[in-house]
Amino acid sequence: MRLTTKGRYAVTAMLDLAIHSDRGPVSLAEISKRQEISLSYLEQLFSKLRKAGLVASVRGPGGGYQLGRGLDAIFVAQIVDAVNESIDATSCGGKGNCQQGEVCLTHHLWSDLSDQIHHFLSGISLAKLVSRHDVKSISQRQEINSLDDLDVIQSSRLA
Amino acid sequence: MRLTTKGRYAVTAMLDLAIHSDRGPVSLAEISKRQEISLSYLEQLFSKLRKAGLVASVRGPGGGYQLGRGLDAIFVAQIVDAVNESIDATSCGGKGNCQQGEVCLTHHLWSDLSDQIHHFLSGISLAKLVSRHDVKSISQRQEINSLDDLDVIQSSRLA
DNA sequence: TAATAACCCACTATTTTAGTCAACTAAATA
DNA sequence: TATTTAGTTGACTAAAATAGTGGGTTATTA
Repeated sequence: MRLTTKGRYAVTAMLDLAIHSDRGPVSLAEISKRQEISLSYLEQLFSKLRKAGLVASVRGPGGGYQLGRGLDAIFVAQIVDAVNESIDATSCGGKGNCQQGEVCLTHHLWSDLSDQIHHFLSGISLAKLVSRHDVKSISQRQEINSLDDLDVIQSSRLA
Repeated sequence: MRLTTKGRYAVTAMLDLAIHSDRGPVSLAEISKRQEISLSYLEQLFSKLRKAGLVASVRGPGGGYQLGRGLDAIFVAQIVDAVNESIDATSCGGKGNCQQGEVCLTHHLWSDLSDQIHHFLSGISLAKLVSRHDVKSISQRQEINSLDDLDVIQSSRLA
């Protein structure tokens, strides 16, 4: 599980797509303008997102991209994974040169941690992000400042 | 919140330090050998960890590094933050060229998400990692599937 | 004082991220 | 059918982050 600006770009673009997908396919040119991400870089990202089945493409005039499935079936972890090729298995994989098993243990520990983060991000759907988008635009009127406030609002909405 | 191999190196090294700190200071040379991380790279990382107060150094023969505070007062998020200089505030910070406020909204959404991940990693202490080292991965037995489950488990452990 | 290990700095190599450019294919419409 | 739109692909480049080198200095202890 890697978490860099690349993943942020992808999540942002997917979110933009989700928000604007009510009126047919969304072209990368639109997303590029709105989110200020270079068109060619978006092409690279969406090529991977498409291969992962997260988006579907429509060619020709009026074409663009659509979500590959429902808002509530696309999760942040999937988006991040799609653009970040999976992390390499690291050093001691099958070499067996671990001293007293310690190297392998710490390695496993990290991968456990990585799994936990993955689990966590697997619990956040695009739908949840979009609904938070709504909440946020409301919050600007209501003067909500802390994350805790947001959580309260969000969980009450999801319930 | 960035999450790359750099942070993994730091967490792994801190964990190695934690495990071996019962017999006085641990030298970077030892950690370098055990974890197969270059000594000079470790020096760079520990320079930052020291400035963050996560470790304390002892110079001279027999010297090395010790944990800056108790196992249960050092959290993964702190380690990752210490070595990854904080993410830049990104594009639309004060430029005001956001169209209908949308660009800023997605930016805020991402930073919220980033906060959530941060919050999550703030709940995992070195003590927890070390005990997991002993117990060999508790999560695999508990079958954690949803975010809610994770939250419940985590908060009950902290209580 | 000699050995040890942290500390510090400038430098290099590699990889990843981000972006550019150009040619091509498929679909829609005039 | 010709043209336009927009995805598709690949090769290439620039910049940044990651990872590692090398050489020195300072503090401490034996």
